[in-house]
Amino acid sequence: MAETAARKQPGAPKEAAARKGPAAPKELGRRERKKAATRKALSDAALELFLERGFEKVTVAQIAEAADTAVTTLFAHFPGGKEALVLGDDIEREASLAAAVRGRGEGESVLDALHRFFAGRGIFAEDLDNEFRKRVEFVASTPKLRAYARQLWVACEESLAKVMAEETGRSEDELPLKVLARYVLEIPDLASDAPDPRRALDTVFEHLRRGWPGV
Amino acid sequence: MAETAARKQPGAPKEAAARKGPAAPKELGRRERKKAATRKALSDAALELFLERGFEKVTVAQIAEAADTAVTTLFAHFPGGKEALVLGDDIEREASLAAAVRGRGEGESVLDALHRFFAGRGIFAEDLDNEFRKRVEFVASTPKLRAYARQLWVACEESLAKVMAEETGRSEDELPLKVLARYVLEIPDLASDAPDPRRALDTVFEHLRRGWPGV
DNA sequence: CTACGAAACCGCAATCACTACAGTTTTGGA
DNA sequence: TCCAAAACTGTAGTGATTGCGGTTTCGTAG
Repeated sequence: MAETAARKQPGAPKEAAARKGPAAPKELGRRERKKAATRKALSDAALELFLERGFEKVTVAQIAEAADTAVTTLFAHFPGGKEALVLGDDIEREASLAAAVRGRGEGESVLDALHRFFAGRGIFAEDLDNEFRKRVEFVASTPKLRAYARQLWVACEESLAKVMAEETGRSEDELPLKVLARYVLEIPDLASDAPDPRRALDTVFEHLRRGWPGV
Repeated sequence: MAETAARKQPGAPKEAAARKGPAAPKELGRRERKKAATRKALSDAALELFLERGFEKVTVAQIAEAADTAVTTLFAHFPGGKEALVLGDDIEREASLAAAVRGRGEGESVLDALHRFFAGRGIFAEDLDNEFRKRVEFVASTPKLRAYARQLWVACEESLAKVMAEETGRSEDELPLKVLARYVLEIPDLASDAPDPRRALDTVFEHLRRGWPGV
C-alpha cells in the first residue's frame, strides 16, 4: 500500500480558516467545501460499489469514475488506497481513545474506561442504524479491510501506552503498558468473529484486569 | 498478495516418496531434488538481494533472474509473494507449537511450555550464528516482512487454542483460550522492537499467567 | 477589481506485483 | 519404450500505485 507517501496531496493549507470575525466553527471556504465534497463523493461511491459487488471486484478506476474524478485525485485524498476509502485515515481514533481514558469517571480505572469506550463502538454497539451496521459487518467480513482496520487501531499503540502511563503515574516506556495497549487495541479484530462480540469484549477485559491489576 | 491462489504449483505429487523398501527418510528422487534446489535458489537469491539493497528495492523479476528461473516459477514456489521468499510458508510453526505444548514436562503449565518455546526461538534465542541473526533483524526492521511474519504466527491461532483446550481439559471453543492464543502469538511481533526482547518475553508471560490462571 | 501563488485536479506514462494461459521439457514409472 | 503428471517457461494481461507536467480554481494582497 502507501509506502513512500510523499506526493502532491490535499492537506491543510498554509493558514486557512478562522478569519471571519470572532469564532467560526464551520466556516469553510468554497475551496474547503469542494475538497470535502470530492472526498465524500469518493468514499460514498466506493462504499456503494463495494457493498454491491464486493471489495475485490471493484477497481480504483471504477470508483474514481463513479465519483467523477481522476484516479490520481483518489490517491491524493486516500493515500491508503482502496481500504482507506471505507475506513478513512482516522486520526479520530487516537483522540477519542485518549479522551475516553483521560475523561473517565471518578474511581473508574483505566481499563474500565477502555471497556466502556469499546462497548459503545462499532461491532460492540447495539443501537446502530442499519446503514452503519451493514458497513461494520462488511468490514469484518472482508479480510483486507479487517486487516486495515486492525492496523488503524494498533497504530494507536504508542499513544495509548503513553496516556495510560500518565494516568497511572508510571514511566511512559514501561513495557507492561505497551503490551497492554497492544492487547487492548487487538480486541476489535479479535472479537470480530465471536458469536457474541459483546460477551467477548467483557470476557477479554475480565482477563486483562486480572493480568494487569492497578490499571 | 496471493488472494485467489489456485494455480499450477509444485506441490505434493499423487503418491510420491515411500516406495524404496521400508523406511526412506530422505530418499528423494531426482525430481524432488531438483524442485528443492530451485526453491532454495530462489530464496537464497532473494535473501542476498534483499540484504544488499533492501526489501523494497528488489523486484521479483530480479530475484527470478538471479535464481535463473522464470517469474512464474517463483510464484509457483512461493504463492505468498516476495515476503514468503524470506519467511517460507512455514507449516512447521503450527506443528512445533503444538509439540511444545503437548510434550511439556511433568508439572509444567501450558503457558510455561509456550514461554520456553519462544525463549529459544528467533529474536529471543541467544545462540545464533550471525547469518541467522542478521536475517531475524532484517525481518524485524522491514515492515512488510514483520507484518507477514506476524500473520504466520497468528494463523496458528485456531490450532493453538485447540491444543490448549485439549491439554487443559476445556471446551475447544472457549473464548478465553482463543484470546489467550492470539495474545501469545502476538508476542514475537510485540517484542520485536523492545530493547531487550528476552526481558519483554518474560514480562509478557508474567502478566498472561496472572490473567489466565490455570493455563 | 485584478493579478499572483498555492491548492486541488487531471491525464498519461511507467513500474511492479501477481495471474492466466498455452506450450515445453523432464521424470517416474507402467 | 511410451505416457501422464510435474515442473518450468515466455507472453500477455489486470490492477494498484506513483511520477510528472500541465490546467483550473480559489483566496487574497494590492
